[in-house]
Amino acid sequence: MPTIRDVATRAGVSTATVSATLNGTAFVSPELKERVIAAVRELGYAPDAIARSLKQGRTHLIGLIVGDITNPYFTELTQVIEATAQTQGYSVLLCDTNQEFQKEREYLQLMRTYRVEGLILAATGRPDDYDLAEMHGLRMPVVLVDRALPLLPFDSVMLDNVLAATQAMNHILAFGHRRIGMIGGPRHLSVASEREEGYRLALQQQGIEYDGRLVRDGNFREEDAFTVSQELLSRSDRPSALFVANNHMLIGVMRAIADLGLQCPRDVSIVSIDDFRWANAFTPRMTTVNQPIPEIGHAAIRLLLDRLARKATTDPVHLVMMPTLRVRDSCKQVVFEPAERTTATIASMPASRNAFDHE
Amino acid sequence: MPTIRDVATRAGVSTATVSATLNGTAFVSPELKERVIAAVRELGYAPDAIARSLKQGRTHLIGLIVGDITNPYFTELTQVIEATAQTQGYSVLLCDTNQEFQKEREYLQLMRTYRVEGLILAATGRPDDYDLAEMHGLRMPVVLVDRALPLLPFDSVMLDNVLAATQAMNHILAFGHRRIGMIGGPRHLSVASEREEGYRLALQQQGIEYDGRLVRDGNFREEDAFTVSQELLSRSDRPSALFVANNHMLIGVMRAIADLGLQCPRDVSIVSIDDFRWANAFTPRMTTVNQPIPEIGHAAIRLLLDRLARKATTDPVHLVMMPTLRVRDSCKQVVFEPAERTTATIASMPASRNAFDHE
DNA sequence: ATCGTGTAGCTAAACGTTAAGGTGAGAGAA
DNA sequence: TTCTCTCACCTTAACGTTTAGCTACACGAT
Repeated sequence: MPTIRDVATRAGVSTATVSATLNGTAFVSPELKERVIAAVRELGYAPDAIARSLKQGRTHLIGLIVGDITNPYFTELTQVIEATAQTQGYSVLLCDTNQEFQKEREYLQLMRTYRVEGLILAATGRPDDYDLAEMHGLRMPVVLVDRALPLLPFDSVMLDNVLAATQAMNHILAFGHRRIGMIGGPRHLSVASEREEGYRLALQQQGIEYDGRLVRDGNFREEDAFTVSQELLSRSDRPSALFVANNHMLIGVMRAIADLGLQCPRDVSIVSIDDFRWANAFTPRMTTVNQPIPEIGHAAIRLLLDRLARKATTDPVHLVMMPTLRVRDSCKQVVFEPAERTTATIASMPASRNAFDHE
Repeated sequence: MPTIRDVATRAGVSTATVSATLNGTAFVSPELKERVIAAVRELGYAPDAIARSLKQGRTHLIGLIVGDITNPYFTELTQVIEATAQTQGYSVLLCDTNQEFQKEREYLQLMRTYRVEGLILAATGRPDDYDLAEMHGLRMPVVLVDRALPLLPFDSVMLDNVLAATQAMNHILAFGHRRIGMIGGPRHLSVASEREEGYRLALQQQGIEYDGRLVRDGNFREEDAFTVSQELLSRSDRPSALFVANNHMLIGVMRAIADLGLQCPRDVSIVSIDDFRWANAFTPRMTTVNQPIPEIGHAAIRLLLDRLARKATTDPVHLVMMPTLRVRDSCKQVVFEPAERTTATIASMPASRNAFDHE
């Protein structure tokens, strides 16, 4: 590997001159400049970011820790974060914790070791897993995405999960459903508990009593959701509609429906949170609540870079993004239950929501 | 940030002793060891990988360049590569080229600058885009995944695409279909051309004449596939089955089918390459050809680490992985065409293929 | 001629590690 | 006692950059 020294000797100049011409940090006469460029090309020299980082104390690296990159939400988030970071001159070091908190801790340590300048974290632990001192020991700005950690003084950007759930529920309710099941996630995750809160709230606003037997923990996972929804749907008094709290669980639910010989939306209406490419190709096309992933990603990067720029430690800012319902075909009018109010409510929902499809 | 010096002075030892106890590279008396550990804890010291890399000339970083991390194939590949690399003590620097060759070039340069030790590359350019000298200038081992670049002397691991396509086609043919359309990818990509070759081969073996009007370029993209398949399926003499060459295009195809008021498999049978989580939750459950992604990822890492270990430049090795057909419900017996041979052929296919589902 | 001034390019120190080699104290043998 | 050997620990020189500060040359003013 040629070094800057090699370039310097070949061009007959000092290393300082090479550095100056390469970085444009000082005036260099056209003649020398040319010689340097030539030497660089001839030797195939490429600067060593490691050495530069050591000297400058900046790595131009940001860390991204997600729980499961296989989840389209995180996949798309990763994509926009990587792309945006790159336009700002940062590269990203990606870690997938496989939803294991222990791994997350190791990765946090790793990020520190690699002198990542800042961190975007989708935390997988429960809130009390995190030790303030330990997190502070990272000595770098952190922005939380998707999952809140209220005890930690970090910036955050996440969906208005309560609203997302009520949007979904209101849509179902508008079709006259009264017995509505929920397939939720692990309650220690803010996303999960907030979505359940939205479920309760929507029910309550319609004066429908909350029935704990109708809400099951699908653990945000396909297999658990499969088991749990199969059980829920094979009861004689099965719910006429299901609110599914994330995309992976939707797969399990749809499989369970097929396995039981049921059909959606004929036998059970479905609305889930998290839109994803395939939702629109299903039969029926799935009605979902979409998260503005590009905005979330941009915001996360912007918050991080802001902290990086002005070192001052201002109070953490919490961004809450708006969900949008994407009405498709997985919900239909309930038949065997009274449905008084429904037509009016349906009419009040703008049809243009569909415009978000096929983007 | 505390440095090793700070730890040394606080523990009353030299930096060498700190380094030795932290890395276990030399014997240190229990007493000093303890003092060092204490000092590290008290100061919250974490080693600086940058400085270490500079000194040792090793970064423990590997680069991964993919065209579109949003594609489940790459997503899953990324996941296993990241996980496997981590177990071998490597972290991964992820870059998404958004299928733009220009970006890929920039990223290659970036990888070199960051002194990544090796590179796993899913190339997006056409074969003649790559300059041997330029690629050699990277001065690091490269292993190609998914897409071949025959002119470059790099290790590679990819699917037997011809076989994958013939598996898909044989399945369709076994159901008696004779007019079979293909939605393919950009022909300059090896994956795409090989899959088309498999399509031709299967047809030929059944003595069916190749009809160019039945094969369309969906560019491996949802939207293009939508357009192209919509057109293909709205002809009066539309094919009774479609072979779809990748997962993203399947979405477009399914949307087109729904848009035209058709049904799968009643009106058109479908088999696609690339299995993915959702395939199994569709109505109908989609029959696909699966790639052994974990094996591909492991092999790629192993090849890379092998090269890293023994510096000797042996001849490139090319690994070809076996696809497996996952028979589900998106294909049915053709009704309006003669179908002599079919029953026998169906019987010859092991039913146990289904065992791969729900893994 | 002398001095001052500006500036292109150079010299060398520093960033935080690691590791080769050196030092010196203690133990055992003569 | 003295020599030798061992070995725990230290000193110090790198690794490839950047950059502060220096040098020396040229030019204009006096």
